[in-house]
Amino acid sequence: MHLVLSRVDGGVLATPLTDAGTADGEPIRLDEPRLPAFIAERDAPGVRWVWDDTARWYPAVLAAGGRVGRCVDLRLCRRILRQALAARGSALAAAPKDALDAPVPEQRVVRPTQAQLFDDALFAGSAPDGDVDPVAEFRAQLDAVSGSGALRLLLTAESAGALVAAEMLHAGLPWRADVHERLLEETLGPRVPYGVRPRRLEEIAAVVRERLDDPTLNPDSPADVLRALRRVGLMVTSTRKWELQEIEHPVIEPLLEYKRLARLLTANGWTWLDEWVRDGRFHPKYVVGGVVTGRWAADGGGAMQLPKGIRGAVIADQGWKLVVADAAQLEPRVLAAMSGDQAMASAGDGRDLYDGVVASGAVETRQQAKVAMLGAMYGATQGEGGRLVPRLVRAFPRALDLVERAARAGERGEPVTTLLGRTSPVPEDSWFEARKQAYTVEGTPAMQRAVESRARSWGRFTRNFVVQGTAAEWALAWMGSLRSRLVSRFPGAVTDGPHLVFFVHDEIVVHAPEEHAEWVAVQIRQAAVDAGRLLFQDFPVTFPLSVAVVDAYSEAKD
DNA sequence: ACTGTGTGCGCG
DNA sequence: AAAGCGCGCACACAGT
Repeated sequence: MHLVLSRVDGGVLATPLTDAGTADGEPIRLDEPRLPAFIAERDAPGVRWVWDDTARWYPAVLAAGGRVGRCVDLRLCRRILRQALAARGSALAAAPKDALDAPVPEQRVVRPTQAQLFDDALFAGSAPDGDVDPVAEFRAQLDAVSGSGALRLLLTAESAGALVAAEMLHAGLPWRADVHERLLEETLGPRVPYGVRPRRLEEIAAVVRERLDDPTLNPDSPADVLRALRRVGLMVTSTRKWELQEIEHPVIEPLLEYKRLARLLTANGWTWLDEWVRDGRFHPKYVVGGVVTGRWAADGGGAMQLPKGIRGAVIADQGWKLVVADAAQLEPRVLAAMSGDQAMASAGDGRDLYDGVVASGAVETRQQAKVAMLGAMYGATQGEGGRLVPRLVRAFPRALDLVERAARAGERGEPVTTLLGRTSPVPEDSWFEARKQAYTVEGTPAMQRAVESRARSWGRFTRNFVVQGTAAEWALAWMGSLRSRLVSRFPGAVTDGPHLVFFVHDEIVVHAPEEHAEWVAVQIRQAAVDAGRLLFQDFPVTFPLSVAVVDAYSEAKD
């Protein structure tokens, strides 16, 4: 059964519906503070909570030590259905825009910064549910997915992801500020106030200035550095790391070192620590489906870009462990499965997929296999990738055909879909107008070249969309299955038992009591098998994981 | 003093 | 336009 929650003048209304969306008893009226208790009473394996927005309803439940088994996040589902080709003819797809189409109302659960304190008024009085009737919306969504089992699966997975994201925000990633601070002091020097260059950075800046014979050089200014490099006769077009690495000159080494340390300071230095780490936890806010392809994004603290170098500060609590799991070569495996390419799937069966590609004879080295595979999925046309892709075409025609078709559809301006039906956006009107314009009498060869270049660029996007998006679906299924397994064995408050604390596309971290860590490792592996079955049924593809039980995140290296 | 854009780099 | 996708963030710099 479903219980649809809505806010009504000062209270909450819970409307019971059957799985078909018809009434299943009288709506129940309760006072908002009673909600966590009500949810605790009513939550059960067959129950799904339907709400407009997980981020608005669930934190209070978590704060009260509760949790739910399953939910429907109407806002996330709406967004998928608005775009989805498989729901194109539905009433929902054609309905006028309303409050559910708007982005999630801003609601900082994490400590607000000084500036945000003044914004309290913005969300304190935010209108409950706007003009959206969640019961009607839920029914419209049921109708929209009635013809597509895949889409139903996607909505389920997305909603499960919303629960995971809320729980991870609630729990936070264990973060030892003292370890982080020690690392900063060792590499940058003693802590300095914001705006002051730390000692080590100042020393390196002096060396750079001396070797470029420019006493006033500001090493933080790319334009300044570029001018100085040119002045000493270095033919560079930018100050990017990859370009500098190619050059022989005494300034390069200290300059690159400066950039490395400056990056650490600005991205994950003391300011970051002050802003994001509270009571031994880093609380990044995950944005489910925040990337066009369906991948998650993170808002604040750059959680998805957590540098390898500071993962040593992620340390399990006393008596607890981190279980770190990473799916190996996820995207090529997903591509093999979704295209039904048996040869590519068997290249990855029980081993490193790139090694398997070498064993197939398509290329000579693992590095070549990797470059070629990435080239195929990203649309490389030049360099080593571009040269090697044709060899993959011969070895794995089905897989390569799938990405090639996706690219050609994109070049024509058509949408493409992931395995479960998440549908890519189409280019803006100006894209089509420019194309039309270029091929009229007014069109010049330069216009045509520009239009074709844009078309190829969009084709690279759609080519990658189908693979990246389907891999994101696998990851959702993986996490969703793992979460179910954790909930059923540890039904209490999230942080009382093993719980997810971190996620990056193909990698998860679970914080678990020591005595349960091995059990968790097994569950993670089984969840990966579940995910493969859910998406690809019996197709013989495997998703090997590297799983490590460690004290510090940095100890887990595949 | 604020806002928008470009640059550069971290992650997958 | 780093060959080749998807992001977020901080800073410099320019425009207002």
